[in-house]
This record gives sequence, structure tokens and C-alpha cells, in this order.
Amino acid sequence: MNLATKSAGEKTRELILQTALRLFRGCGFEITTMRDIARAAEVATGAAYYYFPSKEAIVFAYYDQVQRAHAETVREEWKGESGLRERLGVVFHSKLEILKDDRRFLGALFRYSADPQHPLSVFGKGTQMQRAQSMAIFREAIAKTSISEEAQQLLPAALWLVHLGMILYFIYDESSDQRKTHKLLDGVLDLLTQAIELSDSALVRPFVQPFQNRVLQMLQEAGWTAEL
Amino acid sequence: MNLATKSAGEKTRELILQTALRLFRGCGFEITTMRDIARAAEVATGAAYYYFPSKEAIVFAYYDQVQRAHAETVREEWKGESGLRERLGVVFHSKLEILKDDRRFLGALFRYSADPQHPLSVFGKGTQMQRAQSMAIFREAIAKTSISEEAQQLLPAALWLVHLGMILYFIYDESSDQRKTHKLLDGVLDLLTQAIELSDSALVRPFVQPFQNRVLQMLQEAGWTAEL
DNA sequence: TTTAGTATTTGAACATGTTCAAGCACGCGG
DNA sequence: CCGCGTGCTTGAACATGTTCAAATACTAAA
Repeated sequence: MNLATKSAGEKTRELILQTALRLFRGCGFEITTMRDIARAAEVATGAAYYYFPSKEAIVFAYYDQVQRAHAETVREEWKGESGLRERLGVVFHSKLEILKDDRRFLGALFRYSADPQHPLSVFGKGTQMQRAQSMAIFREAIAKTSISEEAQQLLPAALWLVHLGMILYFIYDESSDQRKTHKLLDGVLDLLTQAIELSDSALVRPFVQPFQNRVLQMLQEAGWTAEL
Repeated sequence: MNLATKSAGEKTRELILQTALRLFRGCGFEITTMRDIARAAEVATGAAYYYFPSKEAIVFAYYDQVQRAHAETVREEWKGESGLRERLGVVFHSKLEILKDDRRFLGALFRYSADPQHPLSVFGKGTQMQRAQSMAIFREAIAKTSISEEAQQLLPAALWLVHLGMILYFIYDESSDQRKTHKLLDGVLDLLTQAIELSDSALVRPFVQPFQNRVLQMLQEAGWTAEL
């Protein structure tokens, strides 16, 4: 879709979105008012609401943009990488790379996460699409590796949750370039992949297997599958 | 502190708080306006703000109330329980018991959790006191058990995090009496305590130890200690 | 080109969280 | 009893998210 095919509406929507993000990045989410955004984009207040039902909706539109960029980047960087560890590394690190300038207002994404009724809850029904898309990337990451069938079912949801936790840590990380987050992430990924491999080795499998099965069953009973 | 010693202010504050909670429980947090609360409590709008700097502050005052009740209940129910599993069970289940009627507006507690700047973030500096109090209960729970020194350092923070996750699951749990949450919780606690015990057994310690050490080190480097 | 219909845009009006200057009341020293 | 200060209370005013009826711009059929 190039500029010529964009209707006036699409251009206005894009203008409002990018203007809003610029202000959010510069001044933070709270401080920036809808009137500020409209004024900076040189449209009426109502125009912003014509394209975005709420201020939070802008943040979710931003997250859509992030998700598309992420999927594209990941598929590009995956070329040549076939190991599980490397593929997961690409997924996680590239995500943080995309988000790196937006830590200041990223918190707005989680604002209604604990309210099941709210349409913008990260865990709610209103965001099922976004979640599914995000988990699909994790499913792709582990697709062609030698991971058991059960794990293939549960890992996408589990990894998605880890990824959420990492973003949360990322938001709070004040070390330069968020080095602490990247270091922690590498540690977590090393551990995760090694644990998966270890659980397949003949030596410890007898000990680990029962635990693993119990974890899997618990998660399944809790409804913690990829179809979450 | 009985009624006689309460100043007029303390009584008004209490009246506003309890009125607000009644409305939150009945109509939800969003729907209930500050004007509603003030009208129901038969005071002026400003009176509510005299005692609570914001609508969210009421939720945090509620959480203070919860915490006091929880500490009291736990210390009562602990009498006679000395096993780690039982003590943790008391802590977690009694917490859910206290929260059981408030699932509807409990989400408001987490609203600003992802924004480090916000004074009411569950992870932020503004709520350090509450967090410390909450972790103290977990520290008490494991205090007299045979757990390694390192684990004693990290478990309170880890358990506090698990407890947050359980509350989140609890909020979303629509099964009758939130049975799913309680079942999941028992599974998690069984697993947790057994894993701790297992890691002390001579048989598997050589295999588990390096993993365990890495996890502990990672958490420590991430700043994930009880002093969080 | 004209016209009917749709998409877009406007800005005033509304609802609600929050602030604040002013008023009230109660206790205490004189 | 008076005056005075502190703590408490008031409600109008303000800021901002949101709604909406009306105005305008655009598109496509006739």
C-alpha cells in the first residue's frame, strides 16, 4: 500500500498516530492530552476520536505497528538461524530493540491488564487477535526443532508470558542501553533451552519427567494453552 | 483504637472508605464516580479528596486494610502448622479468601503497575512499604524451616511475585468459588516445596545444583532480592 | 455536470477526576 | 464568655477524556 492508494482518512489516521507517538515519547503518556495531539496534528479534537475510540486505543494501534515490524524483522533475521537458542534470541532481542525508545510510555499498554472486563486488557478477549499473532511468532520459532508434542502446545503461551515479563523488566531497567535486561534475557534463554534439552537426555529424564508432566498438566488445567 | 478515641476526621475517612468499597463492589471501579461516593457517604466531593489524594488511593487504602487482615489471619492460622507446605498454604489461601468478594474491582490495584513513574505502581518506589510488609509474611513463613541461606534471601521476593500472579489468575477465574485458582495454587505449592526438598536430596543435587545456582545468580544480578 | 450519498471534520457540550479559596466548628488560653 | 487557631467541610471551578449533531469534502452514479 503506497501513498497514492491511501485515502484522505488513512493519511489523517496515520498523521494522528505518529503525532501522538511523538508527543508520548517526548512528554509521556499522562501529560499528553488528546487536545495536544489534535492541535499538534492540526485537526479537531473530534478527528482524533473519529479514528481512535480512546486515548489507549492509540497505544494499541502503536502496538499493532510494533507487531508488524517485529514479525518482519524476525523473519528477516531468522534466515540462516536454525538453532532453537538463536531463533529465540532473535525474537526477544529484536522486540526490545523495536521498543527501546518507547519505554517511557510503554506502561500504558499494561494499564488495564488486570481488569478482565476492559476491552484493552492484555489478557482479555478484546486483545485475542494481538495475542494470537504474538504467540504465532513463538510457535514459528520452535516449529522445526525437536521438541516434544506437548511442549509445542504449551511453549508459545509460556514464551509469550516470559516475553511480557521481560518487557516489564525492560520498562523499569535504568541501566545504560538496558544492558541488564539483555543480560538477564540471555541468561533466561540459555537456561530455558538447556532445560528443554536436558529434559530429553536419558540420564536425568526419569527424575525430571514427573515434574515436567505435572507442570504441563497444571498449565493445561489452568487453561494455559496456546489458544489462551 | 475504639470509636471513642477516633477524631471526627478519622470517622469521616473510614466512612468514605467503606462507602467507596461498597459502591466499588456493587457497581465496579470505573462506574463509581467520586461524586457518587461523596453523595452516598453524605459529604462533599472535596471531603473525599481531603482524605484520599485520588480515586486510586482509595483502592490502596483498601489494600492496606487487606494486608492488616491478612497478617492477623495468617498468624492465627499458623498456630500449630510448622511444615513449609502448610504454612505457605495458609498464606496463599487466606489471602484469596480475604479478596474473594472484591475480584470485580481488584484490577484497579494493578492499573499503574507497569509505569515506574507512577506513585501507585505495584513495583515502584511509592509502594515499597506495602511490598516489604507483604514479603515479610513470606519470610516469616519460611523462617524456621531448613532452607538454605541463599534461598532465604530470594524466596520472599519470588513468592511475592507468585502471589501477585495468583491474584491475577484469581481475578480472571470465573469458575464457581474460584475453584480453579485454589486447585492451581495447591499444585504450584506442592511443586514448589517438593522442588525445594528435591534440590537438597543427594541423588539429584549434582544435576540440579548448577541450574539452581545459575537461577539464583541471575535473580541476584537482576536485583531480584527481598529488598526489591 | 449535477446530485445523492458517504466519509471526514469540526468544535461546542458533557462527564468525571481533581483543585482550591472560602466557610464552619470545635477546643483551648485568656 | 471571647477570640483564635487548627482541623474539617464545602461546592464551585478547572482540566481533560469523550460524545455528538451539524458542516464540509469527496465519490460515484445518472
